[in-house]
Amino acid sequence: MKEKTVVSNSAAKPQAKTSEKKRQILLVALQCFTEQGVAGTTIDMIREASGMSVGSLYHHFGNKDKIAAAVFIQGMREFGSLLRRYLAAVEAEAVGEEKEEANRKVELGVKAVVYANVDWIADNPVWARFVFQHRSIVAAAGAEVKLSGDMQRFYQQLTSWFKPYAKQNMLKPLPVELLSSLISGPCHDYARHWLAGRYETPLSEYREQFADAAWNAVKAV
Amino acid sequence: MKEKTVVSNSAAKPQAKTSEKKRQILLVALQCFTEQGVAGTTIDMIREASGMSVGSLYHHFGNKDKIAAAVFIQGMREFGSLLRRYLAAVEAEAVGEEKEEANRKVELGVKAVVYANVDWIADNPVWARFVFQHRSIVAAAGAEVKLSGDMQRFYQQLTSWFKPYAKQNMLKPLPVELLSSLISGPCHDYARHWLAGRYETPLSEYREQFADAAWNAVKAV
DNA sequence: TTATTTTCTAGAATAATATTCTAGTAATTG
DNA sequence: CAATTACTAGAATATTATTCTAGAAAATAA
Repeated sequence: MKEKTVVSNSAAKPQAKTSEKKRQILLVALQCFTEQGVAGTTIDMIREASGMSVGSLYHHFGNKDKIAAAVFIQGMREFGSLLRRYLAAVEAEAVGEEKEEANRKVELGVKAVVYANVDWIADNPVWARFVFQHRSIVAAAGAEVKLSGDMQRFYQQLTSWFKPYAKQNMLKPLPVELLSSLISGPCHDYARHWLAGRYETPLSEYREQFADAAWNAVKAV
Repeated sequence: MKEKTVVSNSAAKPQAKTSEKKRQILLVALQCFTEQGVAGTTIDMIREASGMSVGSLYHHFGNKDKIAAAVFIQGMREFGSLLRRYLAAVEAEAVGEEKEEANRKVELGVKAVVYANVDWIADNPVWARFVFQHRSIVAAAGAEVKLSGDMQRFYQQLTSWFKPYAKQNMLKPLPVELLSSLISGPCHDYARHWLAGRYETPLSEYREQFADAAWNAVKAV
């Protein structure tokens, strides 16, 4: 049902059509993976659901595991962008330089991390479920390099946000990895169970509890 | 290299030989899955490594996913048995009935859960890695019924241990699922990263920190 | 513009793997 | 001891992933 002649879109971004198509394929694949599991979905299902050909799929992604890895990476990117927005909002809000102000700011930062997690998971349960369950597929697909670039930047942003506060002893004197697990661990643990249908009460219901617990766990005594 | 004639073992448990053989297969499968990933290991690899025939594998397990599910279940069983031992030890140790004594006991109980996790993961990293990464395969294999029996008993034991203390307001007035995530979440989060090689410092190094954090997160104020 | 190169699409052909099936052997039970 | 049930084996089959060849579309150079 397309027009016979398509107006030139040379003014638009080059490859925009292709990249949009790839994004579409990833969404379709996510759907299949969610419904049938990664092992249970065949290339043919993705081909049919996406309206592509086998050749195109392999041209764009390489193999099935790499499709799954691409889905994972896409999901993490989307979460990362939300997290950055939440942290930037904290940054923008508080402007003072006094000790009290700074203290309030770390707390907001820690809680922003929790809120970003809770909100993204609650709003994107399908992505979240996939991301939680399939991190290991990235390594299996050999897509680590591509991921680690994103991830390293991601973690670096996070840690660099908190480092100054840690230095001023506004956080417990613990390694950043440990702080990170204390902040996100409980929320992630609950999210896994909830997304798998093992817990009834929605994650978002405990938004404040997770934020408070996180701050309580890492604030300096 | 087996003896030509095997002495009768009719006095031993029936099917003991079979069940031991199945356990062996699961160990071999775990090894393969760890080295190649579940998707990357073929039935033939398991057949070869275990010295069985394809027919036997299918006879015992049904299909590949069910082998993986059985590995998962076996891992959880072994962890569960350790956790029970740790909780029983707390139970045995403190005998008094006074308020102080009881208070101390909850704390030991909460910490015992963390210790059981840290110790089992540290001592069984291969099992632990598999268990963390492949819970979802159980559902995919349709082995949920078998698992949920074990798991339900498992969670019930846990919650029934804590319920009396929660009633006496010695724990924060939160749902048990939430308490559970607050206790185990940070430790599990760190363990995932460590087992995947993303963190250097061994989980066990932070044993006390995780235990303290857990108690701090759930003790009544 | 037209020529040339690159990227993408298609689907048939092939290869790898999972699963089933048939037949036979050991173990258990009545 | 006979009958039944549990197990083993590996060839035959079915499913599915992946490769390959050829052509269409898009981008780029002339």
